[in-house]
Amino acid sequence: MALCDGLRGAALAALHDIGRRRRLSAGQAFGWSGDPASHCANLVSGVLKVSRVEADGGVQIVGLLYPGDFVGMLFAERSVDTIAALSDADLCVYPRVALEALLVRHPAAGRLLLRRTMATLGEVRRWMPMLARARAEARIAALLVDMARRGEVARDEAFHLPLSRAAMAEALGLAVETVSRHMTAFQQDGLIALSGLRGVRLLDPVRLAQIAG
Amino acid sequence: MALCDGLRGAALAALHDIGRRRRLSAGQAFGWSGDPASHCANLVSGVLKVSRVEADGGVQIVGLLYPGDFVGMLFAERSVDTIAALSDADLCVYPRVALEALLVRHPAAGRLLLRRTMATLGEVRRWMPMLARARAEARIAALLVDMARRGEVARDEAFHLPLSRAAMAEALGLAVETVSRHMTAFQQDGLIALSGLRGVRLLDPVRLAQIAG
DNA sequence: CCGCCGCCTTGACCATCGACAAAGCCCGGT
DNA sequence: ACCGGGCTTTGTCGATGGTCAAGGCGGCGG
Repeated sequence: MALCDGLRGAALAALHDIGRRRRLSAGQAFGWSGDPASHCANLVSGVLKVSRVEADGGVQIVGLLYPGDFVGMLFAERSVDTIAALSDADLCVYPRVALEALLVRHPAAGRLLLRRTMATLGEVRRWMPMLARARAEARIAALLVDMARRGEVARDEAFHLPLSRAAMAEALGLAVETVSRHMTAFQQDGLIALSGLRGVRLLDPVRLAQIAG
Repeated sequence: MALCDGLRGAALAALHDIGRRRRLSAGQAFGWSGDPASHCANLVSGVLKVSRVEADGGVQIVGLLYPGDFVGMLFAERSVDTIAALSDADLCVYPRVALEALLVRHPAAGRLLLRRTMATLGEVRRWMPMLARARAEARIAALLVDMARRGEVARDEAFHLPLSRAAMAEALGLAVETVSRHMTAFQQDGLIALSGLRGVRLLDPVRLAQIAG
């Protein structure tokens, strides 16, 4: 989508030439930290997580990818990130070197990718104040609002959380227990309704957004 | 440097055509959050900070720019970040629209910028685990090591901190007092030597890197 | 339908860090 | 050399969130 949508004619055809469809099932990895970064991809459906493992063994999720997002890093010989599917997912996979070569022949593809990468950089920076300064309550509220937005959930509609409590904790830099406690508190305060382990509905998105800051 | 170094011939000439030299003195802003994002630049000398102001009034530094770094965001009508000089700085300033147009005529410039933006994204993500999970001690050690590295400081050489204690706190998501306390502790433990308010020397960079994790 | 495993919740305790307050020091201007 | 303002340091206290520990529950497979 990201690449495909914005391109026409020869560039699009060339992209299809080097691309290959791949389906990931929930939990399956697309690439591991330290592997040669041989492939990039375009996420067609599903949700992926991009995470880094620290020296102390802790895991930090540094990005969540939704349909249309670009997967992987260009111009890097080795991958620093581990990428895995949070739900079943469909990808268009491209050999990294072939994609880099394509950018030379089809500059429009390069500009599109530059535009998206700039946007991604802005998104990541949007999370930095959250992770660095915000209280647990605000981080969790922000994540809920963000997941609803990026999952294109209609207002007041229940949706399926792509992240387990443990994954939410990894994304927000919190302990699992802290996430659980605040989720329970949100429910008791009538801000959200939980159904089963993964189902959630934002009862008061406005107030949640306020709490998120 | 970033752009200039990697380009040749016509592209380089075109870049010089639309560029203009500008000098910022320490503390001076290059652009404010909310302003129309009319200009980008290439940092020639000095250090800049990229920061965001939160709803609660708190400030988070989301990036530090060193010579050679690209300044600003392409494809955004309005700037979300406030950019200011931490030291006297020299820039090559380009009108944003003209630079975007140049990328169409000179694809090599676009690829170079894409490569650097990808690298920047990786750098920013490298800080996320730090900000989200690491203790104050580790964050400060990491910042010291990083400043020495990016400032191209020779091993065991004293250097001038580009950041005040307050700016360090803003970059790390800590209170000024916490930064001060740990800096003092590092000094007492023989890890660093402080001279004046801004002078510092890393006496045990290896151990500092270990503390950083 | 039942049982089990893994995820989630809840509780108690404690370390770390932020807030507030006050004192000290560096540095530039006079 | 003196002085003043701002930055920095130091102290105290309380709250937030991590850790450890135990218990509950949902969902899947048999």
